[in-house]
Amino acid sequence: MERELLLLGLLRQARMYGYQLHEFIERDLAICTDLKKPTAYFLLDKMTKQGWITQTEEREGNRPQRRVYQVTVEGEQTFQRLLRENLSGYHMTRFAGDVGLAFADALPAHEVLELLRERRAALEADVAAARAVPWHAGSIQLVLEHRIVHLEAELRWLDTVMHHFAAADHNAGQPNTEGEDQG
Amino acid sequence: MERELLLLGLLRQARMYGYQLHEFIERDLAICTDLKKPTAYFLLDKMTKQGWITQTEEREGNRPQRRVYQVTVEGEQTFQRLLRENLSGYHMTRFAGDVGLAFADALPAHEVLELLRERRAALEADVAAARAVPWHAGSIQLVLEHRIVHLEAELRWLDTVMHHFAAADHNAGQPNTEGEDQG
DNA sequence: TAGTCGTCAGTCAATATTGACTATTCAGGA
DNA sequence: TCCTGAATAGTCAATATTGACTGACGACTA
Repeated sequence: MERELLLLGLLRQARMYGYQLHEFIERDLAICTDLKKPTAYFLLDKMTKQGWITQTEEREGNRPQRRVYQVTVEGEQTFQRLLRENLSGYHMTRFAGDVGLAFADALPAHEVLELLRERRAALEADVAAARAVPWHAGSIQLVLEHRIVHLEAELRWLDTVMHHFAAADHNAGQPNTEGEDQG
Repeated sequence: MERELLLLGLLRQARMYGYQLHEFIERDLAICTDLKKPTAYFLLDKMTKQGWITQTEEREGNRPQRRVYQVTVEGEQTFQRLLRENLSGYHMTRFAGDVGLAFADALPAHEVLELLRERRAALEADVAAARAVPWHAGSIQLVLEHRIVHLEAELRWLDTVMHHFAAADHNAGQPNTEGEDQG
């Protein structure tokens, strides 16, 4: 329910129409979520059926009609519930990059090392980008700091992994210690 | 494509039928992925259409007929490509728990602190569980170590966040520094 | 006064994912 | 023999997600 929580959290700060919502998510919340536009509309309709929000047709000047979304009392209660659930629980995270690592034996150590060097460069670019993000107000800043802390830990860990493969590559000359297979 | 990579990686080590595959994923690879059974079958069919694997009906003794999956030459090539892509790129991770944090202003600091204490306990249990997992062979061990490193970093970070809210709570008595709102 | 570029607002068909279910065989007991 | 529970193998309807598309308006321009 993180996506519902996110939408409720935004809408309770201010009633909004779809485009505003989408802009805000893309611009300020891309770190937390990757909610796409059609998914957002899908969830908004679902939440309307649940009675958590209402939709009102509006028109400003001559612009096309807009649908304004705002949370109901029910919605606010749901928001509080979802927020408490989210804060109190730990949500296990999985790393897409681990799948490749799990099968790294399939390639010679020196090639893995080379590929991980590319990964490391991408990671470093991400760290730099995260550090360059301007200061945000309120709790969002915590999320940014989380991201930076995490990326730095990733970088340190990746270095130990690369050491591992560098050592394996060094040993690859010796006939007794193999980390490879020929599928 | 991590899921495809995962399935190819397993099947190229040994041809398997569905149940074996599923058992292995649940037992040994739950750290990397949360691939569910119907998704696995869906992907296996798709990969068959792509020509990456073949399906063969087999029967052992009197047991129900089984469908054995094995990778083709095409499949092996695809595996190598996906593996290289996975290893060389960095895959941005998002944390479900951050959404709640982003809206933590909606609750009084002392309640956030209380909720985060629960989160911390769950996280600590996870660290303990990860440390207790028996030693695995090969590269899977790397993934386990990644998990432990990550969880420990999370724990440290969560402590700083809790300090933040503890300080905010301490200041809540003073009339000039508010971090709350009354929705 | 029609063309077309960028912004705004939303939809739709296709794809991906999953909870809940079906069905077969075996082992053991009643 | 019939019944029950566990292991085996897989399907299906419902839900969730997304890439690609539609269309309306305002400003500029030629």
